[in-house]
Amino acid sequence: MAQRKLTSTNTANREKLISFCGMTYAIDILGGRWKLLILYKLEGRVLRFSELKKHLPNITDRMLTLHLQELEKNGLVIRKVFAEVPPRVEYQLSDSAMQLAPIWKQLEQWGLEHKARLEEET
Amino acid sequence: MAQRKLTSTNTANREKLISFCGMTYAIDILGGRWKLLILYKLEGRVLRFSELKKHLPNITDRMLTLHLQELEKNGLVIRKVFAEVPPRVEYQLSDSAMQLAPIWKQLEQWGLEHKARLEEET
DNA sequence: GCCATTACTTACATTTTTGTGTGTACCGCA
DNA sequence: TGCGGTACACACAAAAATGTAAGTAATGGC
Repeated sequence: MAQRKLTSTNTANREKLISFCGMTYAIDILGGRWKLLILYKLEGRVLRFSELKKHLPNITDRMLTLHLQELEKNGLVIRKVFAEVPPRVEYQLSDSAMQLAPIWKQLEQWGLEHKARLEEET
Repeated sequence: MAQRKLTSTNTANREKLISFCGMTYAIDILGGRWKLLILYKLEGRVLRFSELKKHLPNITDRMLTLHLQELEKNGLVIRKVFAEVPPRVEYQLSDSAMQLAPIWKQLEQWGLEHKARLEEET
């Protein structure tokens, strides 16, 4: 997310894993506390920074900024800046991100079921 | 993963997110550098600790132990201990984890495609 | 008695992620 | 002239994840 020391084993391992398979790569660019949630909220609509922020519970400006930048860098969201004052910036999903939508829906469904199963067992 | 200070905003936010939707819950129990990879390696077979370790590049004993414990706690892997010396412990996927398999396969596929798309654009 | 084996555990160090607080540029409006 | 609004940036602090190195228990074989 922030800067990485290039000498760290930590980073080296991550890099190895990313090239290792598509799944690890996907986890890398979708991981983190907010990324999937941001994508989820952007599904089927265009939102500006402040709107997105309202949709996400307890996120800070900084976190939203950082995650949006990474998502943009990884080709998952499209950022449009309008030359207005006060500034207006709109975010929307890329085609690639839209293709991901059915997968995160299944994941969500699985999550709900799995959670229910666990709670049942007690 | 390790111990958490119960007073932290960080933890509070995570907890809020987990109950927020199935997807965030899923991310929470499947996130981390190695979890999905471990599940992936366990698909369709039973492996003991040392075997699993051989299948995972650069993982340390500690990381494997910690992640396996969390996976077990969250009902994703089943741990079987044999009363032998030297010890033998076998790991396998739970039913719930098996239901997740098609999803991680799609995720892997998407990861590969997305990566290819990005590299194409340059 | 000594060593190898296995699946860990513990203490500690480092790296990475997340949060907090403050500042800024621009303009229109009162 | 001062204020509000927007989408950030920056410096710093805290928390969480990961890595490293060293043990440990029990037992069979030498």
